[in-house]
Parts: sequence; C-alpha cells; structure tokens
Amino acid sequence: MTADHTRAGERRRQTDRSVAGIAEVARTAGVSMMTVSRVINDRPGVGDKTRERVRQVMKDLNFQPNTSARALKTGKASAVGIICLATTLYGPAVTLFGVEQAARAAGYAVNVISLNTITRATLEQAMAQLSQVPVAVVVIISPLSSSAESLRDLPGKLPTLAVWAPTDVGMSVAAVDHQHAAAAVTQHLLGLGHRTVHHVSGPAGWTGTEQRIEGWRTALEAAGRPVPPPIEGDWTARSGFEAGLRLLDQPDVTAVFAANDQMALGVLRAARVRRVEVPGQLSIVGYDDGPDSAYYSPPLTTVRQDFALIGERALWLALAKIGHSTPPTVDTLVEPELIVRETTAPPPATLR
Amino acid sequence: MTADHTRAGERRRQTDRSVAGIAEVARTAGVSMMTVSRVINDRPGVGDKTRERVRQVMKDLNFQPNTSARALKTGKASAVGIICLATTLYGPAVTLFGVEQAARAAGYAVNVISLNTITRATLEQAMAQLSQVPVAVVVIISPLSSSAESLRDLPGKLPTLAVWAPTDVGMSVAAVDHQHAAAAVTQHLLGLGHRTVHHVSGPAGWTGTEQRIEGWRTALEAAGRPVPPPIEGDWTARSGFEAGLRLLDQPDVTAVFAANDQMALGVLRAARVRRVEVPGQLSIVGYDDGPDSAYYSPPLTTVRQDFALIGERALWLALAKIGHSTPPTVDTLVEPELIVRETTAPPPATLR
DNA sequence: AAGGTCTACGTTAACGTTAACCCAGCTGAC
DNA sequence: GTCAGCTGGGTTAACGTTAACGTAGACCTT
Repeated sequence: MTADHTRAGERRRQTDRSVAGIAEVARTAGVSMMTVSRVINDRPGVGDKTRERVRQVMKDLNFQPNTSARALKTGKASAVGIICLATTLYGPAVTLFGVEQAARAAGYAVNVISLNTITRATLEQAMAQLSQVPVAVVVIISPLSSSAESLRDLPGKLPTLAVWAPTDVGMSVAAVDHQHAAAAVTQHLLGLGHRTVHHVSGPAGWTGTEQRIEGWRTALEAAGRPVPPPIEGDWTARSGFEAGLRLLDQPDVTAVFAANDQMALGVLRAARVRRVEVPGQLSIVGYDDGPDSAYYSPPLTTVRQDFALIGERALWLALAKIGHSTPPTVDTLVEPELIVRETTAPPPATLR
Repeated sequence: MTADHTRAGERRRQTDRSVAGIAEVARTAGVSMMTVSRVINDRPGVGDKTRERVRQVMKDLNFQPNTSARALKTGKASAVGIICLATTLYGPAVTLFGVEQAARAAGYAVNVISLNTITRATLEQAMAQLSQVPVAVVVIISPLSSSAESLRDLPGKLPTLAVWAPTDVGMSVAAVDHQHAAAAVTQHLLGLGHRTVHHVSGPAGWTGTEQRIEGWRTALEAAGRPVPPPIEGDWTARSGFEAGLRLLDQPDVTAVFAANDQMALGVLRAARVRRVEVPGQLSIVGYDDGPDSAYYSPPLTTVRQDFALIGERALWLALAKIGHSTPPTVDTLVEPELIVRETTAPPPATLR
C-alpha cells in the first residue's frame, strides 16, 4: 500500500520559476535584494508600504527562502538534533515526540538519530553526523546513566543537552522528581497496612533507577521499616515476571513496587501463576502509567509522568543554551502523580 | 539531570581553523579546490598519489564538507523526511526507527515530523516544512487510510511514499499480508473446534483494519461458518474492554480475534471482570506481538509482524523513486507469523 | 543656513562548494 | 611531425543569501 507522487524534482532550479529566489522577488517588487532580505527576517529599515508590497510579491511568487544559502552565509543552523535510544518504551517514545513538536513549534527543523545501543562510539558517530546536517543544538534522550561517561566529554563542539543523564555530567534539565514519587508510592502502601514494601528496580545504570530506589528506601527508613534488597529488572515484563516469582517464594511479601508498568505486569503474571490473589494477598504498584495499565487485570495502581512535558522542557533548556529566550518555568521539576487503581489493598490479616 | 557542553559555536567560521574548508585543504595539499572536490566526491580525474595526499590532508585538518554549500550549489538534498503519527503504538514506533536507521545507513540525514492528527492541512504544512529543510524524498508513516484523500494529490513537488496507505493512492510498498495472517488466525481457532470467531477490528479508516476483516471473513466463509458482525475498536485496551463486555453478553461467544494486542488485553480484562475463564471458556488472539503480550495473563496468542523490516523496505522503495539502486527483494510482502501461546484452546464442551 | 541625526533604502563582497569549460603534456597512429 | 585522444589537472563563475558599509534625502537644532 502506497502513495506515489511526482517523480520530478531531480533537476530543477535555475530555469524553474517555481523556486523563485530573493533576486526575482526584488526585481518584481522594484527594490534591492537587501530590502527583501530585511523583510524576510523582520528587520527594521524598511518602510511599511515597501514591506507590505514585498510581502505581497513573496506570496504571489510563492517564494520559499533557501535554507541552505542562509545557513551557508550566516553559519547558523536552523535545526535541532535528537539522539535517542531506539526503544518503544512508553517514556522515551513520548519524550521524543515532545521534544520534536516543541522544536518545530520554535521554528526548528528536527533531525533524529536513533541508536540501538548508546556507547561512546555510537554517540560520537551520531554527533559527527549531526554536525554535518548542521544542527544548532543536540538533545540526547538517554535513559541510561551508563552513558554518562560517554556523555561526559564528547569531543564535538555542538551545544548538547541530555535528558535523564545523571546530574554530575552537567547542569540541570527538566527532570522528574522520581524520588518524591517513589516515596509517595511507598507511603501509600505503608498506609494500607503493609509492614514493608519490596522493590523491583530498573536496571543499574538507568537514571530513574537510583532515584526511585532512593525514594523508596528513605520512605521505608523514615517509617522505621526493614529495607529488603531490591531486585533488579530490565524494564521488560519478563524480568518482572522472574522477579515476581522470586519474591513470591518468600512467605511474607505483601507489597511490590515495580519501577515501571511492564515489570509490574510481569509481577502480576507471576502472582497469577502462583495463584496469589491481587490485591487480596499481594499489592502491586507500577510506574509510568502507560496507555495499557488501566486495563491490566486488575487495573494497575501506578505513577503518572508527563513525558511530553519533559521533552518540551528539555528542548527549551537546549534552546536556552544557544541564547533563545525561553519560558521561565523551565527549571521546575515535573511532579509525577500517584494513580490509585485496583492492585493495591491492605495486606491479608495474617500478615498484617 | 543533564549533560552540558561547550556554549561555543555561535560565532566561529572565518577565523576558526577547526572548520577548515575545501580551500584550506587545497592550499596545504598544493592542489586546486576542484581537485579536492573531486576527491571528496570520488570522481575520476585525479591521480592515485594526489588523491591519497589530499585524503591525508583532509584527515589531518579534520575537514568536514559543508552540507549547506553543497546543497546550495547542487540543488540536491541529502536528507529524507519522515512524517509520522505521534503515537506510541508499537507498530508505527518500530517502523519509524526502521525507516530512520535504514535511511542513515544509506547516507541520508533524517528529518522527522510527528503529527498528532493527519489531515490534509497538517500534511501540507508538514510537507512545506520538509521542502525547506530540504529533503530529497518523504516517507509518510500513516496507518490511517482516512488520510488517503489527504495523500492523493499533495501539492508539493517532493517525491513521496506512504507506508500503509491504501493501494489506490499509488504504487505498491513493502506491506504486510494482513489478509493471509488474519485467515491463519481464524483457521487456528476453527481448528481448535470453535463454531465461529468474533472479531474486534481496528477503527474504520485504518489500513490494516479492512484487510484483517477481509482475511477473517473469507476464512469463515470458506469453512461455511456464520460471520458475526465485527465490533469496531480504536486500538486501545479500553475499546477492547468495551467490545469484550458486549461480546460476553452473548452466550455463544467462544473465540475472539482482536486486531491488535492492546485490544486483546482489553478483552482479557473483560473476561476477568465477567469471570469468564481464558482459555477455558473463551479463546482470544491478538495481533502485533508487542513486547508485553507474552506476559499478559495468560500469555497472548498473537501474530508477529516485523515492523522494522517494513520500515526498511519502505525507505528502499522511497530511495528507488529518486533513482537509487536498491536491493531486489523490496517488493515482496512481509509475511506475519502466528505465535500460539496460552489464550487459545478448544471451546467448552457445551458449546462445541 | 550650516551642521547633525535619523530613516529608508542600495552596493559590494563574500559564505564553501561544484558545473562547465579550458589546458598542458603525453601516447600512439598515420 | 602532426593530429587526435586521453589523463590529470586548473580557472571561472555561479548557487541564494546576508554582513558591512555607503548614501540620499527628510527633519531637526542652534
């Protein structure tokens, strides 16, 4: 299934009037090219009547400014680059679209490079490719803090901003207060009467992972509860399933906080396999509020993050680096929100 | 969390030797600019020794050809554009990355525009933006056949190829044989002993929708079974849930084929709510084999499609339009594969 | 009225690359 | 020896845009 369209456009320019240049506009408007340029760029030094006339001619001739020529002359790029992990994980994908749409709204073209693995080598290659485009600034959407060393001293001279990279790599970005949210989850479960909360964490080396562990741990410690060792997953439902199986081998596990929805789904599956009732015998909380989590069985209690907003703010911060004026709220943390559904309840009386 | 990097790059060129031009290379190599240009573009007319010397100088000076200047002079673009629906649906997202990586492998930069809604107006605007980048060819990833009219006569002069658009808009593209796969699903269920199969379809106006309905219907008719009216969903788990509820109000429903995994998840949830056992009393099949479907409760029988391959082939077809040589297998259909897991079984004896 | 400021333009010369054409020397054929 | 054809180059002039500078007239100031 397909849509075809003109095979043209291989050889035009020069003789084709459909791509009029500034010169033709100037001629038909009876002004100099410089005046047209000033009109295009909304610069002063042109009278109102002249300006209007030039505008009209541009419209008539269907004039499109030539980005290449402008970039060549000014040495300034009108595109932003995005380097992202080629993952369909809900968070990164939504963030990608958030950055992209915000960039386009700000008048930039968007160049995307997706990487299957983020290493020093792949990052450098991607940066090199972007510097040829050329782009004015690069946003790296890398949920892996293992990429931190890769990020630390990228050789390129491009202004760069990484979403979700650890703080010590640079200055702050629109980030989510995972620590606070993880604490809220833990307190929610504790408030239901659970003695403690077990945690299925994300993989070490992913940024959100440490913060969620920290929030969960401090909430537990603040309540004077034992802190069981977290079990490390890899974001997949499979790893959640395996973690769930291991946890259910322990007799006293009544509450599990998984670091994303997919792993929570895996835990849910493990509970089903072991004939453990959710939420009667086991409470489960996820993280992300992906589009499906309301339809798990039972609907998942989880934490909603506004990934699109994160992307948008990241872009604004990136633009601020190259001297754009940006909205003032950009530095505030995005606060995630606990969504209580049906996978959490008080623990069974015997274990209360 | 962030990575900072040099604020430089706002004003350089001219005096900065880190961006050497062809002229400097020519000077230090002791040849003319034209010779350097020939070396860059691998054109004949340069002796082996000279060629090697120029190559070495380029490496030494860390020369990067200036894309803008080249595009300006040649009038040819070295980027492809992608217009896609801003959805985190598994299929479109993977396809996007497939197109992107194939394009980059072919030496093109990739410009992405994501659209929240695909209409005539948004498409035209996106095409206009891409034509300024400029891009050589545009790939539209639009799973909506409702965008067909929007696609039919796009005014721009850019070569365009749409993935998943209906056939009558243009020539063929790497596509999936949904009809065959849907028939296979139906036959699988019939083979288990079900009298008929109910279908929760995708929304009208999405391309895969009609084909899956067609495959399901013809398989049913070929077996001489009744064809119940399909229930239309919108790909979300919610719509699957509602469809499931409606289906379960009918006493004789034993098998449901949902047009994607999320809707199958919704049906699964409906079965749980109605205390209908899966697969004991109800068999369910999904479509897509998303990353989670193996961890639903029970693990979902579904159909796997290779979305990355679809994207790759779409790009090749697009490049073929602008005269690139492409692999010969590009025109063959991608065959999806039935993955049998635990949501399908013979119907209960009473309804057999 | 002479000088000083503005405002609204115009001229010139690039930015880095390549298409089109030119040229010098060598080889071989006659 | 001379002419055609090849090989390995070089020269020139753009591509469309804008920075930097120039200038002519209008409008004050004193």
